Amino acid sequence: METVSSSALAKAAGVKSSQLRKDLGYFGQFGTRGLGYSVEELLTAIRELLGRSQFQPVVLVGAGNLGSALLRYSGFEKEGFEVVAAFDAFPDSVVKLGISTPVLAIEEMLAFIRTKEVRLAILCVPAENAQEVTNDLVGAGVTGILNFSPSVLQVPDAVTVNNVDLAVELENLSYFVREE
Amino acid sequence: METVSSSALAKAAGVKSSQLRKDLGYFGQFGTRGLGYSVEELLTAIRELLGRSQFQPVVLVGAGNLGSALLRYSGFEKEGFEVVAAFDAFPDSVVKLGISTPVLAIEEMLAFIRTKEVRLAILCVPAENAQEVTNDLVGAGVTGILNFSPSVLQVPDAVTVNNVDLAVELENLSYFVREE
DNA sequence: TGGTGTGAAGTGGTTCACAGCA
DNA sequence: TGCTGTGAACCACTTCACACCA
Repeated sequence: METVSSSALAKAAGVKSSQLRKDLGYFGQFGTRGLGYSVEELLTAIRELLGRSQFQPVVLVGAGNLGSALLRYSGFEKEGFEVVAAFDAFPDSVVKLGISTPVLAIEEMLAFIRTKEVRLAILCVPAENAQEVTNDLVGAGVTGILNFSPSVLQVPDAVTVNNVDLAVELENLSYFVREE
Repeated sequence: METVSSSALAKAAGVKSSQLRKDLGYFGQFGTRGLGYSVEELLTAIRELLGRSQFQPVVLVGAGNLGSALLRYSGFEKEGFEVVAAFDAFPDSVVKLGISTPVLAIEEMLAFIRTKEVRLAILCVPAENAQEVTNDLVGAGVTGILNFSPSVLQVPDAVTVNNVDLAVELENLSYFVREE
């Protein structure tokens, strides 16, 4: 299988083929008319686009319930990300079973991030500490935050925040489920 | 604090006040001109709207890496959801440490969901089994699925799927981080 | 002929701006 | 006077439709 059509890709992704072609169009011309997209070329182009040519180190902050749960989840690795360290206010009380990532004291965070030049952070601290920790992360040089805490973070324009609120996701579903 | 203005709420939620007013407007008139919204009334109205007047039972399917991680996370409970059971193809090999939810064999799922009239499911099975399990869930009466598996699920119109793909979230960030 | 690339049309959601009411 | 409720204007994204090329 050398090439793939926009409609095949679109079907797999759950979108319309025109959508897919237009989206790719914003970044360049990757396909051949009448043929489709070269799987190989498209793959490297997208990898390049996403800045995923090489591994991205990630830190996780807040190894409480959700945080340590995510540390046990190895799904990030296979997508090219590596959680290089976790930080917690009370690293000694974190249950390390099944966790291979080092869990360090929050005081070591700034130096670690600066030294390793980490740009991505996964934030799992309680809402009341979220902004404070965010400020520290940004100060250390983090420019992308995956925020699992239920709070609206204030960050400079140069920093991107993606929010994942599991309770909100369930509430959302709950709305559609409520009517018989 | 009896009342709250749309702009205060909007600030807290990270949206514009006009947005918030319009959104509420789709469901009715909850505020008083010149005063704002009664905190008490708005709260009950929203609870009603979300179908959260009473507890919602939820099942979790696939207690592998991510699934068992979520079982240890107790964040759902406090938002009015209760994970009443988890199902896995190999329930005996699931590490139960820190998990109070019963982990049952997948064969028991259909009967359980029908008996308990569960409407919401959290799906954490591998992508290759996702569609098959989804069919079973829908057949059993589930109408809302929180899908953590990286796959596009085919479901009837009456069923709502919310997708949460942690790798995609990180990739998304990765794009914005890549440029200095 | 088949499938991309892309202007143009369509659609839905956001923001404005202000009338109207406590 | 202050703040909601809401039509109208605006904007961004989606879909269509077809020219163009391997």
